[in-house]
Amino acid sequence: MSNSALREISRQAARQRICEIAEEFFATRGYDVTTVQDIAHAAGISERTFFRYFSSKDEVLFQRFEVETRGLVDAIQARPAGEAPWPTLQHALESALDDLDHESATERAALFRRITETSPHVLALYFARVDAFQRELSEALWARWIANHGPDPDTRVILRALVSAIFSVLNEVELAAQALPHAERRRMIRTALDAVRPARDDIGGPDECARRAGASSLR
Amino acid sequence: MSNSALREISRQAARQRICEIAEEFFATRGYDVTTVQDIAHAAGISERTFFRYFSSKDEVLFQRFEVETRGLVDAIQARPAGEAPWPTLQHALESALDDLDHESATERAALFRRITETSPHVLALYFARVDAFQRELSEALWARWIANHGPDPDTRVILRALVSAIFSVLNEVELAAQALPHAERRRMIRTALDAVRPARDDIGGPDECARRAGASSLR
DNA sequence: CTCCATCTGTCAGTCACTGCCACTTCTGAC
DNA sequence: GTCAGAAGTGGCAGTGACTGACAGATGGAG
Repeated sequence: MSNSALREISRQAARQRICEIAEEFFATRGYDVTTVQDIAHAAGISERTFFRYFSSKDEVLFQRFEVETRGLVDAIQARPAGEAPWPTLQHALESALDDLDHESATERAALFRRITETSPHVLALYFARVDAFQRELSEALWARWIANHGPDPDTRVILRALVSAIFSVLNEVELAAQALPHAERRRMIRTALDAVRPARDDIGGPDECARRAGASSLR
Repeated sequence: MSNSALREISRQAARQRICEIAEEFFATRGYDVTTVQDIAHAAGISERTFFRYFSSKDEVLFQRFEVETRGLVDAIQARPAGEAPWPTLQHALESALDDLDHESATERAALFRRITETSPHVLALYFARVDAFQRELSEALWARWIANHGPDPDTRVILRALVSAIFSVLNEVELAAQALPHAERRRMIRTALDAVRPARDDIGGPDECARRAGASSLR
């Protein structure tokens, strides 16, 4: 075990501890009124040292609310090679959606929403992260497309738009239907995704006109 | 002429002047290194007074790069009542797209892009504005939908996703095809929009399966 | 002229964040 | 064990965005 690896572990542990302390402050007092000094003092470190672990106060916040990019990208790459982009995304999303519902993620999401409502710049940073996340996904989809059809810039744009549409659906349902039961939210998501699905077979999946009579394959 | 109206005019003139001075600084020296003090001093006012005209340095920047919400919303409302959301958006976009190409907006967009590349928080704020803008558009579309079909929450989500997809296309083409001629960019936009168009007749417009053989109606 | 509202500058202060320096600690080489 | 060097930490001063409080200027209404 190299000692640089050991250092890295203890560094991560320290970050984790600082995060937990910070989240406690954010939840009880609010994000804006919590100063870096508060967090540092509670963690028993100096303000200067805090900034050696996190480049900004925002980073502490987003550390706890990071979107799990890796998992979804892996799920996309694990799909069969010939599959069209839309069903690929749809299947890759299934497990992610389950996690989103069941975990204690709901409570944490509520805190995050409260914060974004009172401090717009946090919301703005969130949008930036979502964009980067979506870009990564669409690049993964495009890589698959290239393997099958060659590098077609037009399709790249189309894929980016699809990813954008899908996450717009998820986000909108999340916002508009907070109070509704999970089953109803799932139904809304299913309905909306089905309506947004592109007509072209090579992107939206096979059997386009026949599909309109049947049900979605999501869940 | 009431004197409060007069005051408002002179206030707007002052804002305008400050903006121009600020943009000059941003263009020549850069956004981050330009301090509020620089701008205020060049404008012949105190730093404190600057903050009475603009709530932040960011606001000065965005004053000059504001997305023109009103025009597009009006264009949407001007479309015939029975029209499906997709063609409505498509037609409303046409004039806006022309403005985007022809005007000296290109040069200003380049400056803005330069700024967003070096200061990520400006990019983040931009995303937040784009989201608000898209939300406004989709609300306008939904209002039209309600008038024809009644308030259907599912469709609201779908419309939000459509708007998101369309602007994703515009943005992606803008970014990926900066060097390409306008005609080519238009072609990419047309192709991508056509591929993203939803299959359902009541949203995507009439004659879905037949349309796939013909050309798009955009331009 | 005077009263009033509004506009403005000054000043002090908060907070996020950075650079610099000194001190400790921990590690590896000998 | 010792010593040189690397890495972690705190203190401190400083910058820049932004705010609140106060006081003087301005400019029309009575």
